[in-house]
Amino acid sequence: MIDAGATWTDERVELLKKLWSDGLSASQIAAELGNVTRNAVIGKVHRLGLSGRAKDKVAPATQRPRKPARTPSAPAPIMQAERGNVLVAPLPPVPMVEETAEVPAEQEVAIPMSERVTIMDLRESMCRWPMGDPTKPEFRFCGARSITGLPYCTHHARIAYQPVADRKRERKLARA
DNA sequence: CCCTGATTCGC
DNA sequence: GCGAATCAGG
Repeated sequence: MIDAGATWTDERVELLKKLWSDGLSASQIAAELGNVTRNAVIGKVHRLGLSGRAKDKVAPATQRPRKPARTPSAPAPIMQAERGNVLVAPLPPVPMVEETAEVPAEQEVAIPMSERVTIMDLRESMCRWPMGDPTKPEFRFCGARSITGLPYCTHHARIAYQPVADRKRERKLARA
């Protein structure tokens, strides 16, 4: 196995930059990339020096009293076995075309590595994008973090909702 | 409770 | 350099 994506390769960094400038949240980006947490994404974003893409709010002057950092009271035993696994994304040439008026339709820009959960593990906030044959026991759902109010993660939502690319997160707008 | 980015600091 | 833990805020 070369690398399941646990490191910041050029491709991943570029995708990170793209998604970040696209206005996606850190957790969403993390979900798209796979194998990383939103913290990792945020940390990387800061290190890359591209934080605060446009607007920056949050405590104007709330001084951080510097906490005792972490509390090592707990030996921090296990660090979670593993998530779903390593399934490298095919990653085709993908010239990264600008989407003008025509919708690529079947075009999938980046194949994220999802958690791929069974119906049993599927939670409310998980992407319900079906993967595989529903009649087979191997059937899974994407399982990535879904957009609040929608049944899919950002990646699959783009595919599911082609028209009017007012892609932005409509949280309560999802209700009638 | 859900989420957001920001920061610190052990590794 | 990396990212978990923690924070402050919406």
